[in-house]
Amino acid sequence: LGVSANWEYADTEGRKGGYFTMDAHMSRAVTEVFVRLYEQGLIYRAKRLVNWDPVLHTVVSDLEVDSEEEDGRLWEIVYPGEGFSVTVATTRPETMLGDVAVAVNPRDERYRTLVGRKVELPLTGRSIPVIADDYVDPEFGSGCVKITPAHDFNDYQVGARHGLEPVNIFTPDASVNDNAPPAYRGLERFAARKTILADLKAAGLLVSEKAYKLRVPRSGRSGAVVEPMLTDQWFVKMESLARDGLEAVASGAVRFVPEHWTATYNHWLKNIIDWPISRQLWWGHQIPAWYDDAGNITVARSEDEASQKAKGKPLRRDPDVLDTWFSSQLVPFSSLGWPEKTPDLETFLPSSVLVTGNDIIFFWVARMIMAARHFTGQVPFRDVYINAIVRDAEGEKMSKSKGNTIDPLDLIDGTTLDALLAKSTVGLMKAEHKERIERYVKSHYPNGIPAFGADAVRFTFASLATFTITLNFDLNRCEGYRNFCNKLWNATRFVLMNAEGKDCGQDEQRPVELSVWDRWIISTLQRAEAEVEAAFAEYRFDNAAAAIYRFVWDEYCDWYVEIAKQQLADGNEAGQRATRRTLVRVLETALRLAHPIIPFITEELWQSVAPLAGKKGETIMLQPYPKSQPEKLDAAAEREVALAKEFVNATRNLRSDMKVPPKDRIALYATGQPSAATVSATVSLARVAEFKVVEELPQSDSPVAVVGPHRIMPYIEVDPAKERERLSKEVARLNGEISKARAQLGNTSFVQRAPAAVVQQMRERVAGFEATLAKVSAQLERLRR
RNA sequence: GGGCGCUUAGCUCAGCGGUAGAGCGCUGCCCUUACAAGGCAGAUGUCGUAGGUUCGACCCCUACAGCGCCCACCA
Repeated sequence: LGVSANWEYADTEGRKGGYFTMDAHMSRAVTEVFVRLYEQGLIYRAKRLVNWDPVLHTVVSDLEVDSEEEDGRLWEIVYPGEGFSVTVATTRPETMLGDVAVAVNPRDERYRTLVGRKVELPLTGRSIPVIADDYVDPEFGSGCVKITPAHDFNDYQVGARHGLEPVNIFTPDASVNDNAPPAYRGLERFAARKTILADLKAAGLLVSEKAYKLRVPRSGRSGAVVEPMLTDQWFVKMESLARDGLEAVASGAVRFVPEHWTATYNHWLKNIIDWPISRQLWWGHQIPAWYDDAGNITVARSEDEASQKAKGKPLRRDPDVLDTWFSSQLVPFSSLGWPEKTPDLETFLPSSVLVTGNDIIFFWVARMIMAARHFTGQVPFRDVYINAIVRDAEGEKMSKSKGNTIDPLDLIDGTTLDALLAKSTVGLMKAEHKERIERYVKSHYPNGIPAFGADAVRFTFASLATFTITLNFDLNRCEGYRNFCNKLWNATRFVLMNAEGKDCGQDEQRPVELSVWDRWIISTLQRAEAEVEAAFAEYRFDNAAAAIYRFVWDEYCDWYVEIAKQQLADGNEAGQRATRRTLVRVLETALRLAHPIIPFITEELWQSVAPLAGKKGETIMLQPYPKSQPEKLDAAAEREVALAKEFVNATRNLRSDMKVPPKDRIALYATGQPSAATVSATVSLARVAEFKVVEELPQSDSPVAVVGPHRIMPYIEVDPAKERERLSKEVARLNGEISKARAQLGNTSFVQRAPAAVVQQMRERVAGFEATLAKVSAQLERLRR
């Protein structure tokens, strides 16, 4: 796609800012950060309830857990007491083995007398108390909740409030452990569930079972259902860091683009909890903490340092590694040499912009901001540009299992249906998806994908880069922008054909006579440059692309090149020189203007065009970016050309309406004093053989159109009836516009309250329509006679 | 339950208080030596629904409907 990286920095040895996560210099920064945070009291080790992945045998953070709604069941179980019993509801009956209480709401009259009494925990022989806690919603179910502090986050809180010791009933595999009755030990949790339900049923304690939708937390890595478990882990205390992170954005030091992502960022940081950073994996940065036999903790930068601190006591290093995001959050400065004060750090921190997706605002963006502020006192970057998520043509999220992903390389190089089918169904986790995927691919890419080229793909995504959250990918737009790239290519071919080996006006000594059209395209170029600059400044790549597209195609190709053909054919020497100079200079500038979005083609073309425009340089990449020069704006030329274009359009319009074959040249009468630019443009672009300026249009049935102060009449034989019909339609249209505008002006509140300029504009509008109507009506009258 | 966003031409998307736009698709005429992946001309929209504010609303406000995403502890 033409990503322009500084490849010198690809050196992963770390001297130049490139990095691989496990490089020595990166590891050193990670250790340094860990030690400092520990010394500052911002890293601590504690036994807490965490999200446990029983497949990978590691803790994962909240962000690594995905909760999806799934079909589950809700069971009601009776816990008998003496002279009473309570019914609790649960989606996870196996956890009852770890229950330590039954909770009711303190204001719930039904159970007030039971609080403090005991119930028997079925199947275990244990008895547990009935407690009162506000957490319980008396409206839900029976209003009684079983409390399992070791395997439920809410219950953990409740248990803590009531001084109840959690009972952990699972091994790291999530099989039942020895804290449970022998009958269940060693059973995997879902097997245990089955057995327990059967036993409860046998004991008559199972009241009901019904289908129930619930959100199941799954580990993002393994897909395993996460088990809340009490384990010893390392945590980062987030409160102060988060406060600082909020401040960085609130103060404007870091800016989200589009701005609405700020709300997402703020919401997370305001509700942040401490971050468990240790992972029970064997690949990653090892935690720089050591334990002596008594379990005392020593945190140090190295084994030697630890040994010194521990005064030679035998030490064992913590086998855990750090969450991958722990090192990633340091990248903005660790990759630049931190903790040393390097020139790179000085130069590139903060960087100007981070371009990323909204899915890692929490994982990465927020943490980079907090870490950079904490350790360098700086923000890591000033702007965070969040791009849209690209979805498939049906608006579905792209995913391998759906087979609706698009490989950018297939758009660039093209591919066949067979290749696409093979690619999207290879290595499928679920074979049954194959048929569906094949159907999808066949319906959307019956002929595979044509090759669009890297530039067209890049231009397409720029054009689609609006401030929306998602965008549906459409192959057709790719096609349109590929056509634009071709247009640019072909226009350049034309210019080269006419300019190479010829005098392109680079010698300032020789006379150059700029026509109105030359001055107009130069002026229009200034406007395009300003538009593009403004668009880039606000990250509106779609607007930048559109401005370039319109200038190149709609103005330069459609009008200027066409006019230039005539100027080259008919002009005097100074005029031809001016035309070539303008053709070449404007094109050269347009190529530079388009280069960031169309890198390859513009480079290729620029190599040939630049010398003709007197530009020297090895590559377009190192040329200055075009900047609008207001002194080259030419309002007079713009006005004149605007009228000339209208003239041409009106003439073409009449030709088309009258079904004049394109190759027929016609005679055209015009009133008023059309400018030379108008006459020449009309002659060449509307294929007029004879352009006659007259006081009054000839008495004829030929069609008439009104262009500003002019009336024009191509000399065409027409069927008067058809022409009457055409003119009547025009009269009706004008009358409609006039009555709409008059109604506005007849409204006294409008005239009194609307800005004077708007009212004035409306008056001119009416006057314009009326003048046109008068002329058109006159012709219609004539035809009726 | 909270938050964010979206709803404009057949499709993908701009626009935004003062005459509805682009690309693709569609219709007609053209192989006019830069380009048929092109040229010229053209058709197509009660701008999600209902209220409100305003001289004026696609645009601002409110409610509703539909769609999407994020966050959240309801057993």
